[in-house]
Amino acid sequence: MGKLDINKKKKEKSLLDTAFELFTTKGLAKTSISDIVSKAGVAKGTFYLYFKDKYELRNRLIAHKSSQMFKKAIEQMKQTDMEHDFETDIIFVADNMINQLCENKTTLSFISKNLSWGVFKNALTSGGNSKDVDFTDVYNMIIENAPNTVKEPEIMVFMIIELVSSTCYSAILNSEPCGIGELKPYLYSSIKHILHDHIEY
Amino acid sequence: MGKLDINKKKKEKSLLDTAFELFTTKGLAKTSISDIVSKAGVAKGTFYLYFKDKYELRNRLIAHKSSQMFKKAIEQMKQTDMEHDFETDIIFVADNMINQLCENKTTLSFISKNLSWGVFKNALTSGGNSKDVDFTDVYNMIIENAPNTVKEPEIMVFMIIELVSSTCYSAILNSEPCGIGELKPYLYSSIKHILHDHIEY
Amino acid sequence: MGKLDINKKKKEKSLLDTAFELFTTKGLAKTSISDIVSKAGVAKGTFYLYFKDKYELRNRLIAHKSSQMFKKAIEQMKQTDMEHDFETDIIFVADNMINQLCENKTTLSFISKNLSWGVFKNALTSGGNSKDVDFTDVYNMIIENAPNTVKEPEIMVFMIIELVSSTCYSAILNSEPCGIGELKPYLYSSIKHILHDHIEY
Amino acid sequence: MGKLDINKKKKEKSLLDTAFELFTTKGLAKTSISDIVSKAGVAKGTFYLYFKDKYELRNRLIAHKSSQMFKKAIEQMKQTDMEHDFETDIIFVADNMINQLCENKTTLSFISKNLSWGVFKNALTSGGNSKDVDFTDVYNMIIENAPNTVKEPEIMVFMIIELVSSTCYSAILNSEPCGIGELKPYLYSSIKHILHDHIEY
DNA sequence: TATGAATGAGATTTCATTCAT
DNA sequence: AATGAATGAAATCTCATTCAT
Repeated sequence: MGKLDINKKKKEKSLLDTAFELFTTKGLAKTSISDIVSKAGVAKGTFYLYFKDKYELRNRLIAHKSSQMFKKAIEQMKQTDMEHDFETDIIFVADNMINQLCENKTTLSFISKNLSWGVFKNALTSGGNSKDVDFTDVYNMIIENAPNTVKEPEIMVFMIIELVSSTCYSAILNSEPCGIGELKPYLYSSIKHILHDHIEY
Repeated sequence: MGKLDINKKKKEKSLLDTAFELFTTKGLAKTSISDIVSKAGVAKGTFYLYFKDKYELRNRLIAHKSSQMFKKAIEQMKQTDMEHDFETDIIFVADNMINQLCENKTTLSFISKNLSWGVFKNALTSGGNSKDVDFTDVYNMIIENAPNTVKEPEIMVFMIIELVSSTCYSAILNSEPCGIGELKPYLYSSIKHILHDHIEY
Repeated sequence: MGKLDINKKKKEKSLLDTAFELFTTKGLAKTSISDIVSKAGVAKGTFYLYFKDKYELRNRLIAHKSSQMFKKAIEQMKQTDMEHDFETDIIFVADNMINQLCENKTTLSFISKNLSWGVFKNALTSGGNSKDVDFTDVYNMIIENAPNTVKEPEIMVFMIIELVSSTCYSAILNSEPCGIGELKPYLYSSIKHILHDHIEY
Repeated sequence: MGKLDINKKKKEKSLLDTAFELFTTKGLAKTSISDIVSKAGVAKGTFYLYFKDKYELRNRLIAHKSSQMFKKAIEQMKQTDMEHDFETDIIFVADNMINQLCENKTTLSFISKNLSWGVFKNALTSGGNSKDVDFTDVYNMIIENAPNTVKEPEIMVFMIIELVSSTCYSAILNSEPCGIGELKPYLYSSIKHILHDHIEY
């Protein structure tokens, strides 16, 4: 990668980082492209060399941030010396991501309800277009790691993701109806029930 | 109610209806007050006689639409001659609301992820400010109807609402990862598990 | 017409007049909407209450200016106590318009080659949309005033208008290939030939 | 001519061709240099190695296209074995050019009203700057070929060119007020009248 | 020569809000 | 209470031009 390419990457990263900061502090609607470029220290026109508009930038950010978190959770799961069985692994990943979100509330409030099936699925299938983690391998690994018969694994993953992401938003950010600590036991119990509903012994 | 008051109500309703249509078709961000008033057939200034801004209007709509649905579900539940036990009632209400959402996808896409704890809780506690249903009675009725010991009923309701609302959005609108019909058995099973986790026999 | 309507008309006129001045001095391409509004003394948004864009404004101006000129020529023709025969009338109108253009070179350079068949025809047929002169009456009067048999009167008028407008532009504005005075005899001779070619005695 | 020079010519030609296509389809004002270079497959900076700006490019195109047409008409005139007298030759050239324009409407719409005296005169007198045909010889040949006394030959040519170019535009492109076929007899008759007005027998 | 990323002035356009009627 | 013309700040977006590579 030449000097020029490095510089380009730096510009793009600067825009992404700045936008993330502004989106999480001021909100998407109240953040203008002018705000982003002036804070990022690039010219207005430069923005349009990298993104079609504010919304494309946002989508890029969501995909990036959520894949980063997912990747991290998987890596840490692999590193633990616990015994890896299907259920434990999934609870581990979920717990790890929830903890990441707790520590990083701005990311949570940003991807919040966007870490949903649409984005997940999209990241899963169109892995090619960016250097963001390719979910596919991870996803397949989880599925293949499962006991020989998982009924409708896609529905299972879907339900878990939706349950986790939507409940965490409220619990972590607003402590409503309770803090995340209090919620976890119920949440993980529900996840286990979902797993069991899909496993045929 | 005098003629003038009726006229006032008509104007307000026109604005609410038009805004709902535009919000669901173009999205909140892309709908301007100009759009709303010109389609509603009232003058720009008139908007400000009824609403502070776009966002107040949206909140009114969410509360209204979701309470309407909830009310309807409860009413129909009461009318069935099935035996009313706690679990059956809750599944009935959930199923009824899901069916309403299936038949009215624009409403779904609008309240979608907004039929969440924040709104629910808000509608529950600030029942006074509108003639929209007072959730409180209904909610209390459900809780009181429960077997003598429900642990953390609020958390229970919270989890159910979040699970249902977030999964339905994707299933009904995009048939992702599967249609609502296919999802229902798993969903209701999970709801039952959540209920059981909270009931102490 | 109420006070408000009068004020609206004034605003619109101010924009039209200012735009005309700027178009003729700086040219269409180099005149921005900002230029127009700031010189006209109205707010930028006001422009868009009256015109879709710069080009709509220009078209309105062309139609207006050329119809004004035409109207004036006809009026003056009617007022002369010369004997009104077909050929004399047409030469009179042409000459009168050419003289108007000579005295008002900015208008000439603006409508220049736009006083062409397209605009003429358009003004002729869509007389309704503005209070600009309705060409139709005038046109019909000329045609009906003709000796009983004019072959293809439309082609005849077309050729005259195109010949006059395109030669005058160069002659009046650039004195190329000669001044308008020197050109006139040849021009009017050609007009007469065109007339004769279309009249069947 | 070396390989490099050939490559240079190719780049320039590519820019000219692409610009011509865009000017005729989108119009000059709506065609940006960005459009041109990206379609031509060269870098932005390269444009400025060949042309000062959009307008210089346009002028080059007009001169080129019209001289090409004129050259062709003259060549074909020379090749016919008809008897070459002044009037016949001029009608032949006019007719030939009109036919070329009929078959190539994009060129017509481009040079359209630009094949006017200004450009013609310019091409005539500043023959040196390009390898495009030198009109001068041709022009002189026509004039010299004329019967010994042509009054004001320049005015004569001017009137013919203006008449032809402006009427053809509307007739060929819009069939307004009639098709070119129907127009021709009247047009050629007028040309002959113009010629006669300038010939002293 | 050729490139194309970067620029940033400035053009267009939108829109919430006001206020005289 | 209702209107809607007017506002003008601010947003989006374009594009000719430069310059380091």
